[in-house]
Amino acid sequence: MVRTRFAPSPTGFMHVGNLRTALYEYLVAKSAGGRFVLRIEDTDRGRLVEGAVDVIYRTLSLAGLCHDEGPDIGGPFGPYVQSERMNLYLPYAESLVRSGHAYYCFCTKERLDSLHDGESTQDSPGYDRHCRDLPADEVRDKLASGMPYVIRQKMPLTGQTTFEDLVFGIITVPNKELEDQILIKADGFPTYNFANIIDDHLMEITHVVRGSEYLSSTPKYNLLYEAFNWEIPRYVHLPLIQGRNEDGTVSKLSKRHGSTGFDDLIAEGFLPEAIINYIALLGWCPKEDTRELFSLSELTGAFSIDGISKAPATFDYDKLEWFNAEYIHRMSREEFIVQAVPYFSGLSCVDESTHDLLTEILQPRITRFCQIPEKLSYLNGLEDFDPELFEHKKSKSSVDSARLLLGQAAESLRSITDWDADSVINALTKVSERNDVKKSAVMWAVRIAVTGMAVTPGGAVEALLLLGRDRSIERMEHSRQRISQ
RNA sequence: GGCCCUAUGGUCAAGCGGUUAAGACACCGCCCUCUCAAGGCGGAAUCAGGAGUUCGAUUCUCCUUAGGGUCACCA
Repeated sequence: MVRTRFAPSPTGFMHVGNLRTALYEYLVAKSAGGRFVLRIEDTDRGRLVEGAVDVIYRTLSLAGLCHDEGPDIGGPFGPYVQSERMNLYLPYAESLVRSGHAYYCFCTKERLDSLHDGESTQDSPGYDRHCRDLPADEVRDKLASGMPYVIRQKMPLTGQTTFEDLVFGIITVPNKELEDQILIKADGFPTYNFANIIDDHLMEITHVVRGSEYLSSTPKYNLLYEAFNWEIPRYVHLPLIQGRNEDGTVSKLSKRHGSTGFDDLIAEGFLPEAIINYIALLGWCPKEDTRELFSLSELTGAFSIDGISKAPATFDYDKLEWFNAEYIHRMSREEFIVQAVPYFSGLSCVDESTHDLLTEILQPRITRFCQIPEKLSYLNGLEDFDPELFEHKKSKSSVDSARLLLGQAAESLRSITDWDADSVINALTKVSERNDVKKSAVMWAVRIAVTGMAVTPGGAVEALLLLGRDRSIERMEHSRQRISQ
């Protein structure tokens, strides 16, 4: 049974990188009929954020990544919140001390800080292993006197550690590069590095899926598994998601690259399905064909670990936008209206009777729902526009022709009894025939006159239908007068 | 800087010794057309460089270069 876990720390913010990790964890498990568990890693009490866990629940649920075990729904391996497992870690660390794989360290914060200043980190990285070989009785005394301490992992000084990653292959690191990392902090909490492997083992996680930034610390974890004589899980490291910097370079995706939080993207009008679909394809590609549109369950069916690429991928908002548009275009009329209605509220001339027409003109034209108000802003009032808008070569329209045609068009429209597409087209076509001009010249003049916008969703006819007869004619007269001096 | 990883068009990428080097986004052009979209058709654009292995390298090996990651009492 494949078991994966998503182990976010509750920061109150769900980064798309985290979300993609969750997605792949879900897919690795579900594509193999396994279980996907949620574990909250809140061992950093300094970074606790109110309500942050709810953000995680909400995001997973919106994204459709339903977990099989977790703090909210329980499961056979609980509790699923690390702070509630507090008393469980220290004994493991102490057993490591006894077996010679870890040691107490009494170094002060100040001493550690001064270490970082002395740039010459010749052989060993980070910590200088100052307390590694303290005499046993000295350790006993310090402990007895209540001196604050941390527990550090005792890394081998020679040799090398090798592990296999399912996407990156075999990786070997010299042991002397490994820092004697802290396992238990002075506040008694375990570090992520320690809690992580204890919990993964206890929760019987079979596949550890995470970003490739953890690649270089994986040997340290393996040394821990070995010290405990525990089975080492399979590793699936994911290529990083990068963002494009202003100067054209790329780096690990972060806030300065724009909206990188799931909530931000939602607020900007991206659909959860589109976001999931896009990030699934950032670093993964289906084997069978060139399809790109996948629902979550289709992804589950198509997913395989060997489709994951090693090279980092750059987040591309254009492509996300395209996915979003695809999802919008494929909606049923009913779905579209449900999503669009909230954006109709600030618009005049819109009621249920216009929903079908609005869907028709909007659905192929928006890539995000929040674009609706600006696209239809003319409904709320005719702005003073540049008369030059009447000039349009391709439509054979000009200020002069508009001046001539608008009066007649208004006149013709005024006599319509049933204000519908057919009669409007009919009336305007007659105007063009009577004056022996292209239909587009009339249409252009009318559309500009009633909307004041160079570009509108739908054409003159749709604008007229939305505005209604009275308002349309009123606007046409108004616009005609503006160009009649 | 040490260590680790990566390298096919601007971006996501297929390819896993022999291909006219797929496809998608973006871009450009044409068609359709009452504007703009949508849709259809077409175009430009990629194997970082150098050695080797091989009958033959985008594909395997090494070096160089470039980029990224990591070096916390954060996760």
